[in-house]
Amino acid sequence: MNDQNRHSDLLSDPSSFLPGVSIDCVVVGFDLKELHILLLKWKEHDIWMLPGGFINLNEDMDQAATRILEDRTGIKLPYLKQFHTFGDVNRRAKTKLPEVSQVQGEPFKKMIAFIEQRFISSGYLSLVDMRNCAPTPDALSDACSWLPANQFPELLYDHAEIVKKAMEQLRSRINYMPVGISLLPVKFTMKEFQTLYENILNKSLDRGNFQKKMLKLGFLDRHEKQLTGGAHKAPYLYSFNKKRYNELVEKGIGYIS
Amino acid sequence: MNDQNRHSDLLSDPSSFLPGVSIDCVVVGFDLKELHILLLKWKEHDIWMLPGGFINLNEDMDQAATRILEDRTGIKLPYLKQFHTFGDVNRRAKTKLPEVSQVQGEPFKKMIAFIEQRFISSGYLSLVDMRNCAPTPDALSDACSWLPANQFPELLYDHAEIVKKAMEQLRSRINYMPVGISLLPVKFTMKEFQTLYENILNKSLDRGNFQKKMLKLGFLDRHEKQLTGGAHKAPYLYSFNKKRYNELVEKGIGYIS
DNA sequence: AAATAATGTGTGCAAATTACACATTAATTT
DNA sequence: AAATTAATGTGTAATTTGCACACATTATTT
Repeated sequence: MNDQNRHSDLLSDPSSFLPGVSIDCVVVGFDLKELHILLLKWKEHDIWMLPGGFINLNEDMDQAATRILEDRTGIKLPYLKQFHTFGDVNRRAKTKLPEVSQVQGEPFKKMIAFIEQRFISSGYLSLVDMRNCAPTPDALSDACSWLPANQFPELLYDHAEIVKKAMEQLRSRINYMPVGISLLPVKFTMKEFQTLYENILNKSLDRGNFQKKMLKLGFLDRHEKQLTGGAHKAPYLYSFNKKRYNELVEKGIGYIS
Repeated sequence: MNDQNRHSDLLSDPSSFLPGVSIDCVVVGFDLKELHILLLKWKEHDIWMLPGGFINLNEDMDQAATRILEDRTGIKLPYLKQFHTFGDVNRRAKTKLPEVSQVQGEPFKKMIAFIEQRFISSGYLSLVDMRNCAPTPDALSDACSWLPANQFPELLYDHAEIVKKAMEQLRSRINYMPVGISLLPVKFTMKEFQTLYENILNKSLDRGNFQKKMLKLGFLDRHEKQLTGGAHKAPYLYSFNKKRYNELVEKGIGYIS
């Protein structure tokens, strides 16, 4: 899908959507230093939110999540997994609502009536290499930006809670998710790999033990050293043996530290 | 709530429900021998299904799950936890549909129109001591019965898939769920406790190691021996120190075998 | 050429896992 | 009533894993 074909659900006829259900995507990225979350800024409002949308009547929920993410951010085909469905009556009252009721135009009115119903929302967790994708805002948004995962502005509705649950999921299921292959560039140093784990688990790990453990698991290929001008000894570069890595992730990679 | 106040969603006005969303409960029980699933049999049809229902507009999803389970089976206050939301377009086409369209009466017609829409369904996993609860069918069902978890009849829609996912969840999260206190009677033998774990994990465990591990964790109180007429040496009876057990389940009980 | 600061690897101890063997007990058998 | 038997309760030793730290290596800096 090219950029011209992207369109937000919010400009569609609401009668084509499954009522009562939305999808919100928590897209986690890594810049080799810290974790980030991909957020949209509501056009002409100072309101940040997760990229979300609705499910077409002829569309599987998992398909919808993939499409919504692309429609709203331009990001395609990352790792994407449902992690929880949020269904409290007052989940949309937990932070301020945007004042959309002033919007003009008949199609908009219809859509707003649809939106103002009660919704439950399924959260999808997505992992992508930040430096290898270019998020772009959709027609409804001013900005589509990576913000640090442990320091972001107040979010719409219960989106902060959704992010929190996603990060807990990531931490507790780290051994069953392809975190390395999804969040790192093709070639990376062992230190970068370790920093990723430290950010997800939110604790520091022993360098030597981490290295030995990962090498012993046998899913890393070592390349020639990087020559670029860092001070002192240059580290090896590694990449994933995708087949072996995915096999291990299926069964669960052993505990780290 | 007494039995008189129980009523099925299917006899209610559908306009009071969140459209497009249902809840299905996978209730797991244990009879000290093997795991069972609680199933309802559609009145006058040979169709078995999970106890399910709809969410009232003024009701949290978790509340709805608790209410639905009681309405449809009479079972109250078990451990209940959302584990996945099923959203494929064709999820209801995966097995035969009941022929409900012949039903007479105006309120029923309205309800049937509501039901025949597309639905997504949130699965809730519930654990209860089979011998300490008496499931009773609701007005729409002939039977509310415990059937063996690894050998049950063809189920409505995608309910077999929902059960499968629930059992996987139970297996992979066994250390984070109160399986013992939920599925065993107040007093039980170590062999019964071990049999429960073996059924959930679907593998045999070393008897000696299981016993030592569980005793070392310090959440079991030992009582006088049972005197009832089993052959040979009678085992000790144990019960849970609920406070200590729940603390450990929060953090995750260590791996078994 | 020496110092430095990073990466790469090895060692030793403690704890957990695992596979057994042995001890104890009470109903059954002779 | 003593021996047998079949169940539960407990101990031990070998192995693996987790963990903390020390040492080795290498390329840049001084």
